[in-house]
Amino acid sequence: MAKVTATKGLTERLQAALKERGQRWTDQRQIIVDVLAASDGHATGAELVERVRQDDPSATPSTVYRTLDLLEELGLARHHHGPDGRETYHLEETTEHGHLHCRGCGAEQELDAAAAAPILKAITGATGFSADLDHLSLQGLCAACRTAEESRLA
Amino acid sequence: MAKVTATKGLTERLQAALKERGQRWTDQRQIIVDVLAASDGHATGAELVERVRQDDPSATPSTVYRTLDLLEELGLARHHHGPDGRETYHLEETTEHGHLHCRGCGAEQELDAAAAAPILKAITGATGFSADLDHLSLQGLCAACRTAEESRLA
DNA sequence: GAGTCTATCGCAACAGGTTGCAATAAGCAT
DNA sequence: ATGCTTATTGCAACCTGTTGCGATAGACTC
Repeated sequence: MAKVTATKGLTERLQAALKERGQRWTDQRQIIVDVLAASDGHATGAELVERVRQDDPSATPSTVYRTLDLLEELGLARHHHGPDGRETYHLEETTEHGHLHCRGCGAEQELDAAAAAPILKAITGATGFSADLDHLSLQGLCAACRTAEESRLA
Repeated sequence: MAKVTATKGLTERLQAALKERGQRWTDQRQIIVDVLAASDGHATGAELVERVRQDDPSATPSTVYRTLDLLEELGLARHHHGPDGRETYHLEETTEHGHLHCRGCGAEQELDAAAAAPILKAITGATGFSADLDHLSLQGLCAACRTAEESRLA
């Protein structure tokens, strides 16, 4: 299975990083990293907890969330909050990106670094603030819904 | 107390809007609107619940949250999610604004419409998306923390 | 004012996350 | 292999919010 190989490099990086910090490598952490790697794209906290429990029914939410926090501290994972405030995680391998959520059709669009560049620049220009693309989560109307709304009002 | 007068106009607007929709005006709703008006600036859901319970100990969280949802539907209140995903509410009277949360010093900065204009324009330009300023909640580094970080790395 | 309709309320249970603490088990030294 | 230290786990309780449901009480009619 290619999945295992894909996870292999990560595992090694993790073990090294943990050892350096006097922290430990455990079965649970392996499972959680595997699950995260297998759910490419995004997954909510609750989804990850459930999937981990399929591999190891004795795992508890606290362990999963604490591990996710740890992975984030090590820069191997990221999370952001969806429009309902729920947490969504993805591996850092996935390229850094923002999220656009359309309140019209509910669609979720990703915003890659190239497209985001002028936006981040505008933010810095207007505020002096340098925003994290990974945490950029916008809500609004996508082009299609905006057009629809305009013609409805006209 | 000026507070009561400030709330008066709102109350009337609300009563009218509710009647039009066949909905009802209740003591609890009055209390919740008063509390929201009194907590100028922002307040989390939990804070509002607690304050409402000081006025009316029999009030329950469900009532408070349902009323807040209603106020939002009527366009009289807004909520956004803080960096920890918790809900924060404010009256619509407050001018529309975004939020900048600094991950360095934890400071929360507001972003008024004028400052946001070029940012929203950049978003539309890059994505066709027209973003809601009220839901714009960015995380990043403020100018001061960014400078500090740069000199630390240098 | 009494009666009717139904929106709203309070309750209780649930869902997603977080936290303190005692028990377990990595990782290292012997 | 055995023992020691202490990071990590699982548990149980808690926090913020949400939802279904029977009971309460607005608002309107007569």
